[in-house]
Amino acid sequence: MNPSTAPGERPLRADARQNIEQILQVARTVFADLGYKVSIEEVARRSGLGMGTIYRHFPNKSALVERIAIEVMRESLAEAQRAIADEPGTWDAFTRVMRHMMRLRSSQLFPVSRGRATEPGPELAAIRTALLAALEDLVDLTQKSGALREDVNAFDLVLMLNSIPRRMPDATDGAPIADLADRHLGVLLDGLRSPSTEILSRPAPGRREIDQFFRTTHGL
Amino acid sequence: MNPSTAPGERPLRADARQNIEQILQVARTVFADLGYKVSIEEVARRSGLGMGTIYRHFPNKSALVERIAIEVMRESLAEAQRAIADEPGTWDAFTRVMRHMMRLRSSQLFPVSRGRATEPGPELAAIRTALLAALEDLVDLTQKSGALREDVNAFDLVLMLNSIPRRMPDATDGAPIADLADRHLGVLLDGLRSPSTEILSRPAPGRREIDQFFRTTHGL
Amino acid sequence: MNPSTAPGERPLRADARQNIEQILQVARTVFADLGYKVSIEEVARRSGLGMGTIYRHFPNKSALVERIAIEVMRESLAEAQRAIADEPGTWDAFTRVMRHMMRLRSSQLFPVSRGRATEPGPELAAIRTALLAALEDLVDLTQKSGALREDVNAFDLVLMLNSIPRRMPDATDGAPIADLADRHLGVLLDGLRSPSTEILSRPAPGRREIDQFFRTTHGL
Amino acid sequence: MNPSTAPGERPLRADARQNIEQILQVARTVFADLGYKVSIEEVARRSGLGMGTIYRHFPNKSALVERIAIEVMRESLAEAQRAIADEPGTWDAFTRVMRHMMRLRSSQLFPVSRGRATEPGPELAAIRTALLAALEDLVDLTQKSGALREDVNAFDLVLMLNSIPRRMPDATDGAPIADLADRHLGVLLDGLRSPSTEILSRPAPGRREIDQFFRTTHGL
DNA sequence: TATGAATGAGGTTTCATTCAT
DNA sequence: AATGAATGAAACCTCATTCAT
Repeated sequence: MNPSTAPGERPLRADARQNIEQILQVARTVFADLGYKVSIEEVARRSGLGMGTIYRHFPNKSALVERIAIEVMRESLAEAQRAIADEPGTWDAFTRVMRHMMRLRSSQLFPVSRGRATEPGPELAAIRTALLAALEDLVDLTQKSGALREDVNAFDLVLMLNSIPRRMPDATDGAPIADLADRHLGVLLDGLRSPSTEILSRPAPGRREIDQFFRTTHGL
Repeated sequence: MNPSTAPGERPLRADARQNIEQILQVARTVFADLGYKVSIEEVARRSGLGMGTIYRHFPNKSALVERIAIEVMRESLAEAQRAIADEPGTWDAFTRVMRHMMRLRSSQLFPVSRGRATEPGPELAAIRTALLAALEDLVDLTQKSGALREDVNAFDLVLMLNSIPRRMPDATDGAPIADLADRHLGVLLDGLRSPSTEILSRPAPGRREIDQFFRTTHGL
Repeated sequence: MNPSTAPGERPLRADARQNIEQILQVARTVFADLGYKVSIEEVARRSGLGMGTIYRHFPNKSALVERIAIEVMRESLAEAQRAIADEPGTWDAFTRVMRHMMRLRSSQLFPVSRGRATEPGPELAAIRTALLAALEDLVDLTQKSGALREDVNAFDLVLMLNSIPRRMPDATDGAPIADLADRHLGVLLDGLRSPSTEILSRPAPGRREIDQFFRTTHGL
Repeated sequence: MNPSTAPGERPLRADARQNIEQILQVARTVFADLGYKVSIEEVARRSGLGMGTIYRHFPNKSALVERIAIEVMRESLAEAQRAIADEPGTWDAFTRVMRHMMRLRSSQLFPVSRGRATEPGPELAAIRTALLAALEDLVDLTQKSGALREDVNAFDLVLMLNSIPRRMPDATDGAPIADLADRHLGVLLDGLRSPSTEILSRPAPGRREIDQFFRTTHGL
């Protein structure tokens, strides 16, 4: 499942590890650019490898997507913790995390794959929980300092960040339009800053709703 | 292309027109609920019709999606024009249009399908141009009145509205989480309202960029 | 699941029913000749149909194999019941059933497919139970009349019949050797007839063993 | 072809010979337990060796299976010769050989693999001929003594022995049902013993048929 | 020599689209 | 005009075989 860190197994050959890195790198880009529905064969082609190599390292497509999601979430978690440590409660810390997660852009919420694929592992659940907790801290601190509107929570942030299009839809061959995601995030951030005017139509999702959500969806 | 209004063709039989209405109705709902990747067979089943009937009226899946997009854009255009006429320049007019378009929620930007599918027709381009023009009017008026931040344009609005998830991703069978789109829109609206704080990282997309965008993307 | 008898659904089109018959016919032959591992595409080719047609009528390969197994078991059950009615307890009735089942030759024990395939339905379990019960009757009657050795039961018969090679292994292109199954069965029948000499090394399998067996295996 | 005895080649290193023994040992067991469709990787894993090592010693999977078949036939031949020498013509000698071959159970008739695989070598044909000849002797002697029915020949024996299931079909993970092969053989032996009652429907296969058979099939 | 990573043909299954009824 | 059966390209995944380390 975790080809690079599985304990108690002999280390991978150098070229194999490189290939895994290559696969993750390419897949991260290609999933971000074209959506996670691109075929494994396409990922293989862009990696300069055969499909079989990908399947050697990841038991199925879901596992590959999952691994990427875990990586991205790890990086996001680290940045969130750094930001909280560096400048707790400031709006700058908040925007820094948001911009960082936005820039990772290499992951996206993705459906739990039904059917043959193996069930997602505990690693994903663990990092998700940890990331949500760190974001909750960030939200709390920023709200306590009065910079962030009161009626949002960490889950809102995740959903909103995820909703920012990371690419123009399907701009496969035509050169993609210059990236507009930063504009989008700028507006969102202004919307999140205190004081707020709009009354949000319903409360932020609670634990139960979040849990249900993650029964069918994974990722960042 | 437009089976119900093409000039110079004999009028459709009553039941045929009814079938078209039924198909559009069902497809609009089902695409909104499940994404436009649901199979035509599913649309047919929910319509109580045969797949062949759908293909009789729409040459391919893209054409059906396109027709829905056109309908939604028509309705959006009408509402935008009404709002401008009723209460020109007010923030209320602006949010009213935004909420209306958000609520239509039955369409989404969708990629130009490559391969066999027929190219999108001129009707789509026409209504798109008209809608963008009306939204540009709305933006101008609202900006002139000082209610809307200065650094956004109509195209921004379309992208942002489209980015609000219309459903939780692929929560096909599990009961979908209660709808969070209105919260999302609330935050966005606060972000759009004057005065703004965030400096947007780049200017709003111009005519050229917009045109390029619509070379690979359709819809609302 | 059962395309030909599902109640409450509109009857199939004539050509579709014919195709289903054709598929079952061909598949029965081809599975008997080449084993149930032949590809669906091969079955399709020999049926003069596309693969998709097979998948329209049978949700997956297992379902097709299962249906054939059910058909064969139905025919076997009918013959067993006829034989018991016609000449109860006689050796002739016994051999008649054995020869009939042998001649059906179109089915074989096949593993429960793991993975994506749908679980086998209750119809299979039902017919299997019924067939085993009828064979148990046949065995009892024939043993009571003194013609059949005492130390075997219906499950033994099923296993032994199944073990008779229905074809020379993989005689795909080379003309298959003339059929030797009847010789084989003849020897087996002499071995089953009373009086017996060999002491069988263990008792016949009991209900528990049989049940366990059918947790991983299906068919005749 | 025969990596351990090919003349004119330098003798194998001790560890290489050990590896070959290990591979054959494991493969024999694993093919008997799970069928010869288990992957080479599985055989390698259970041998504690790499796949490459297997391929170093056996050019392809067929060659490995073939080697096992040769070994089993050698052992069977030896036992047949011993039995003939020890107690010529007796029913005990006959059953002893049958039980021995049954117990070897580690091989089975297997199809000639088409495609890339190398053609089977002359060694297989040679041992097959020798084994058939020895069994023919055994049959003749036992028939002359009146213990064995007259209408069977050595080839019949091979086919019948091979048809006894060596395992419950594909009971890969579920604990296999207790072994029923001995029961099966007991019944067969009673069927082979004189006097016989059933008239076999056709004569035993002759040289020509046997030869044709072995054009598509190998093994025991 | 031994290893196990890489390859890619082949199998199952889905679904947009065509076409006989 | 309506139906839904048939088609086949394309996706996922397995595993025999090759080959770099």
